[in-house]
Amino acid sequence: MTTNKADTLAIRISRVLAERIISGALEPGARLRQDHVAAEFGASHVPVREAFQRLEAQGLAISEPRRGVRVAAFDLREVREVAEMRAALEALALRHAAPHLTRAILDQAEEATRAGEKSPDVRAWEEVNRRFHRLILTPCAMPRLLASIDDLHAASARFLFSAWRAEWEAPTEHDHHAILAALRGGQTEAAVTILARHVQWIGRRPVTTASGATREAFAIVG
Amino acid sequence: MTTNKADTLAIRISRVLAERIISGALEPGARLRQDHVAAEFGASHVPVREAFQRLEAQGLAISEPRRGVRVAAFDLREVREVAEMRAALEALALRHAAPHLTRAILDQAEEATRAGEKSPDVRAWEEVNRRFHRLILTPCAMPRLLASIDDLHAASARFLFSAWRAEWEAPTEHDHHAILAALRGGQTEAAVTILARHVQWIGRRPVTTASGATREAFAIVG
DNA sequence: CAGATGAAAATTATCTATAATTTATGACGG
DNA sequence: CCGTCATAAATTATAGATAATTTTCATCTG
Repeated sequence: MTTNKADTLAIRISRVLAERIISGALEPGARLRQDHVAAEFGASHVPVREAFQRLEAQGLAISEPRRGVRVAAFDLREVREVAEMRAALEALALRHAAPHLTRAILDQAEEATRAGEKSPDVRAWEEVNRRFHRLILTPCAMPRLLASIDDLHAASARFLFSAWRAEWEAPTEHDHHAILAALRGGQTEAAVTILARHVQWIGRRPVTTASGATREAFAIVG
Repeated sequence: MTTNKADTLAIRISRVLAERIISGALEPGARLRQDHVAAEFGASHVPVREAFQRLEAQGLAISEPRRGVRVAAFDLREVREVAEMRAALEALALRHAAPHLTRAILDQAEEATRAGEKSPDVRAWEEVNRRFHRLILTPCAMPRLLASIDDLHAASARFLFSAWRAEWEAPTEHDHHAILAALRGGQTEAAVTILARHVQWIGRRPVTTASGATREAFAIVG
């Protein structure tokens, strides 16, 4: 998420806004007003509009023509939808990536998994978790597929952060280890099956909200 | 594809350009120059830029920052990628749609299939084919999934039109009939299996190119 | 003389500033 | 209390200015 000088202003703005939406700093349904954002970044509103469009393409915002753009709401249904799409697409990607996975890649993935088990907060965990998935999927060499998966990951992360706002304990990555073991043993379909189930896994977990009340929350753990 | 007056100018421009890219009027790799397009539409270049961004989100164009935007190239690899993504996502959609399919919907789908078998050209066929798929998938009520599938259909259509530029004979829709029969019989998984195979089916077919030479072409028939 | 190098010109994308529509808001009159 | 009109705010579009890139062409080197 480094601000590359080569990137266009619109891209940089969209990255910052995406960051805020995913982290929850911008709440679902919040209006995104181009003039305000433009003023904040010391820019004009044209690049801001373009940034908004990018967010919309990622599914992080929705725009109603002539009525402005708002941070996309996400209910449980949306979360499940994203999880199922991820399961379907990541399974496909893994099938194609498997033949090209080297020992070195699997070792890196193993390392990422261990890092995940030691993550101090959700934020850090999400990062290494994404790295794990990217490592084992990228060799499929299907750019469009990988881009779609990335967008879905962002949507997942958004939910993840909203669920574990305060308390956090690093999980033990049973599934990640099992996936890597299967891949090492050349059992691609077994790995695919675990991955699909893993991504779709929606665990119930009691979580304390910002207001202090305890409620039931759902979370993707993958 | 009616030009809705309520839509923003950028949206209307993007629709026209998408049409041209899909139909092949704009060839892969062709540069899209904002000033030229703006002049053609009698508009300024800002809405044109936004239109370009929409095309990029759909995968119909690619933009390199400060270097302009080009019509996305598509080779056989890309076609296969799109086909496999469609297979994975349409299978998912059908699984969720199946419980909500009514007899009325299936009858409409049957009608679309028959219309497909009588289509005079690729263009007409593509339209009813899309209608068939939309009819049986929409009841899944997963907006994000359906939007992704729509984009993939556009990419498929693009290839379809490039393959059958001249000659065309309406195919007999074995698969469509089989899918509907399975759905009528409540055999959802059977329908899903056929659909996934159907979408991925890539048939070889000799096709005469614009230059007159005969070459081998591949086509998605679904 | 062929090819490479580098600077100037033209082209193109990007951004800012300003104007024109459209939508939302609140007051007034029926 | 409801509908209409005026005002305010925000989005959408235009035109002009800036910055980057590509092209051209002349010059230098081998």
